[in-house]
Amino acid sequence: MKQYDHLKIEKKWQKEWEAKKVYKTANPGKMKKHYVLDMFPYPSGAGLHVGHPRGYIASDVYARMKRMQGFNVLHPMGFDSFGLPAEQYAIQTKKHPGPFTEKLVELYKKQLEIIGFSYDWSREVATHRPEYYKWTQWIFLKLYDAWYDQTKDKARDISELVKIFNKNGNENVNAVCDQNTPTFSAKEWKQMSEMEKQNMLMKYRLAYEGYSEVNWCSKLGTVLANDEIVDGPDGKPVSERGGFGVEKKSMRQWFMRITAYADRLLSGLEGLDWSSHIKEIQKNWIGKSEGSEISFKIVSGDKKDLDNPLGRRTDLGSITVFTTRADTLFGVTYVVLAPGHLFLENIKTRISNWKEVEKYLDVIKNKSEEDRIKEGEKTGIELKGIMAINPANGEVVPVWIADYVLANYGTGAVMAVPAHDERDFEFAKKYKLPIRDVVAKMIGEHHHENNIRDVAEGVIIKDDQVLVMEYKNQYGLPGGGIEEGETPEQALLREIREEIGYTDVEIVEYLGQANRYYFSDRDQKKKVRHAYGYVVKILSNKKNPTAPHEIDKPVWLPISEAIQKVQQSPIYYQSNFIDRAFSGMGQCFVDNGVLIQSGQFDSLTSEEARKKITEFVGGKLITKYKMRDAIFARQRYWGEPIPLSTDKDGIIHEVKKLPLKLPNVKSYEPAGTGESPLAGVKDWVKHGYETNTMPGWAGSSWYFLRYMDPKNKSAIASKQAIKYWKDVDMYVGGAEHATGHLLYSRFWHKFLKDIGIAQTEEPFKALRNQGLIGGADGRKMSKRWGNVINPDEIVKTYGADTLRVYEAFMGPFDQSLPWSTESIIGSRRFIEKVWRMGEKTILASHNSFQKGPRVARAGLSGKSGLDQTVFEKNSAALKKVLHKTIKKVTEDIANFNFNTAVSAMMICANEMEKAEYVSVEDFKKFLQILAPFAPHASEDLWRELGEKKSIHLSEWPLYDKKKIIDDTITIAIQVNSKVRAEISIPIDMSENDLKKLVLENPATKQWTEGKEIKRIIHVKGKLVNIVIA
RNA sequence: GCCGAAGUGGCGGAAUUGGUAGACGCGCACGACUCAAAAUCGUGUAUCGCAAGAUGUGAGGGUUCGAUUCCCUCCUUCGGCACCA
Repeated sequence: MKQYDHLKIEKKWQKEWEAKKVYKTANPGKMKKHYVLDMFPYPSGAGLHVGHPRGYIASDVYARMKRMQGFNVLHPMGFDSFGLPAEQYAIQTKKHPGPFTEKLVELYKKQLEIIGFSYDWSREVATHRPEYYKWTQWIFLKLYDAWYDQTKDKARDISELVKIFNKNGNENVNAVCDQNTPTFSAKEWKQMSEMEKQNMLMKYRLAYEGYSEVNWCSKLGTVLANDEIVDGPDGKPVSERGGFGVEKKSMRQWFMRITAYADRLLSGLEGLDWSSHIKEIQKNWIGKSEGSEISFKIVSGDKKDLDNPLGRRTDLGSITVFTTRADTLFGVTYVVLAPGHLFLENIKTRISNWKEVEKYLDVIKNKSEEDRIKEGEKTGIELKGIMAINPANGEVVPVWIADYVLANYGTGAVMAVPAHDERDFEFAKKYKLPIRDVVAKMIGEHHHENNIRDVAEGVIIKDDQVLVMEYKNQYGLPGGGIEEGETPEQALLREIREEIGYTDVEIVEYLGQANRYYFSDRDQKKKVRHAYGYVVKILSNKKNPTAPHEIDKPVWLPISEAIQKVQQSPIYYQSNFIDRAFSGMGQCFVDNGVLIQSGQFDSLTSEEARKKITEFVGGKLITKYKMRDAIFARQRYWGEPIPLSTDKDGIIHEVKKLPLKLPNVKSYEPAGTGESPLAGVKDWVKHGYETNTMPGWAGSSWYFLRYMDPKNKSAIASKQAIKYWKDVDMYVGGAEHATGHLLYSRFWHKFLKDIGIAQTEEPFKALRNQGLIGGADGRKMSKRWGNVINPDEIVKTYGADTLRVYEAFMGPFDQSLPWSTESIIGSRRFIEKVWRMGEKTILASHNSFQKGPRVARAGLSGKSGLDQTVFEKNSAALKKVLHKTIKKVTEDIANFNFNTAVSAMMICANEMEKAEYVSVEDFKKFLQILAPFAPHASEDLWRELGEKKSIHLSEWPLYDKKKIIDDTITIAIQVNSKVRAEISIPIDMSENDLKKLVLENPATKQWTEGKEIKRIIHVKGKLVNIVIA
């Protein structure tokens, strides 16, 4: 018998597959296409660890099955080879990162090749190669030459925009552009200088130049990424390298107007077969919110002349706020501007406390945003001398500046409604600003007219204990309805006297008013119930002799327990009162509800009111996104040059001849001015070339298109190739790219579709994310912890097949798992088991020629002389297992449930081993479903069994529906839901027969003897449950 | 703080339109083969209990004849977001 020598076998077949071009993909093919893609790796010096191939193994198994199922499978691999580590290497060694990167690519390829992936290596791409980045640059220029037409909802060429400007100016242009784009006429446009025109167009281009804040470290002379910054000893940010101070600095950058695609990026998610988790992350990242823009008039004046007639105030213009809760407009008690709001400049002189305001703004400036958030405390200052007018009710409210309002979201100003917004609420509490309820919680129940009364509730305190009323396991505050002619205080005291008996009590604090909505049965109208809360102290134990309340039981509880119980009560205002009594905070009601104290809008729901109130005050409904335009520039050497040059007049020109290659430089160090090393290259600067390079995500945002036709010299890929391959059917990679690569790729793909290159709206139809593999110690696999396992070693010791089977078997694909050096042996044993069976089958198949080829058999137990009937029987039972396994494996691979697929094959192998005979035909089918997982061993056995063509080009076995039907099944007998016995019955037994059989069963009788049978529950094919008294 | 996912033997995990919890694998124990070892094969392996049986899927409660699965509260871990009005 041939030994299972994995080293020899794997090498042999890898060579053969390469020589016979088994995995070469036809372009285009006649068969249906299927595109299976891995996220291509960044080739780092550290090489691969066993975590990396997990996704590649999964996609390879999947691709192999699809190929055997008759699809023309595109399964390529390449390298995302621009990046920081190679640049660092260059700085250290003063050598060009190019050859170094190529060496790493070779190393990676070798590491991947020994695992036996079915990549078509003839399609390899690497983003750092000029023949590749030529097209990255080409796409950049297309983006530079494009603007977004919102009416047509697509990108258009900038020349068309220029035509429109020449004809009509920009008044009727519905484009995504800079917020501060002025309106101009055709005449004005024509009068602009070339420079002015350029600046104006820059406000429209999808790739545009602008400024942004960066983390600048003057000691290092570089810009730092957020993750290169750590907290210094005094809490201030310092560089991770060297611990030098870091400051914010405004720097010239290139941007991508990804916000133009916000809506399409959001709506496109719907049809994608991605995990809901990733979709959710992208959704949050895009952050769509629909709201209103509402203007508040600003006038001179102060709190003290609130009662003065409006006519005596000076009109100072207006500020616009953005809100998603226009329904709460009547609850506005102040207006807040972000520090640095442009309006401030205009009204400086009107602000009577300007000195203090300036001081405050100074303090804010010196604090980083992260610090402020960390401190958690909101700060602000009132602008004295000016007031805002609420457009809904003409009320005059103060204007504040506060750091909790962001300058770069919405309009940089908000209307504050402390009763219905957490942040405003917190701020109002701190600065003692008024809080006004304008939305009441709606409850579903109908109530009788006489029940809709205002109520008074008391938080009654005695010696650190609180009195609550218990009723049917629910707890609430003591109190009750206010009778006619009573004040809330009187009502509360009366209720306490009547319900609990205390007479010597004192109201010590008013907790405010809360409101709730009810439906009246009688007139079908919504009505508000007002609730008034108080803190009540018990002065002595003096009691009214009247008996306590009959249903509700008064209970004294420690404060924390009382709070907890009351918070769980369904009555919102009670929990609010108890919160207010003890934390001073209370809750604010942020949900939608029904309007109160809102004039003619009372009784409308929040949803209805938003639109109506916005219209009433002349505001406009508007959609906003959290997502910002993406920075598209790095001040580094090792990236794609941006193919633009600026002449001495400051006019930007496109570089016509692509690729614009990276120049050779003497030093790879940053220039020290914050510019890239390219700024130090005389020849480069002489041409006026852009010194920024593209960010890491440029090359990876379209590589999946290049694989379709990787050698094409005249286009990204030929039209024909893109028409055939269209999009990626199955994309496999890490979830960490959710808001980076996966979003940017979708953006570029949509743009490429707009300009007629890509054929589909979305690039990746299905996406599967692999979990990480950690070290055996539970930590992240890294050199630092010394827990790195290298796949080369595993392949050497156990074989690639074992590695593949093990990584598939470890656990659910999307789950993170620790590597186990012990468990892998199980996968090796499984392959060895199959190998031994294979060797026996081969032997038997040779021997069987005397008996005729159709009944080729394998006597695995070594026994012989069994007659034909036994053979048939064993074969049928085994066939059932085999066909069930084929079904399961086929489905599991399609669903990426590789662990259970391997498990099913193990079960099948165990059964085959136990069986007296396995037909060669059946064993071959087993080999075929194993082939995606263990491509080498299965190929070897397949050929030994006489096949001439590779197993990987064979036809995927289909399961026979008839063969997997069981004729008898096992039914559990339960008595009171406890399993007491099992019986085997024919599958087609009637329910009545089964019930009869069950009741006659001795085990059943033992448990039901003398008991009344209440019910018999029959779950078809599963169990019979007898319910007894 | 908010949003999302998860929590099952000594370990990785299986089972969810609510229906026999622990498949498969690792580890461990015993046995067969062997002079012996390795390999292989067989048997056993949630907990308590001699057994009958009882208990058991992070904790507590609920719905149900029946809950790992559905609902509520809480705890822990991981991921995302970071005052987005």
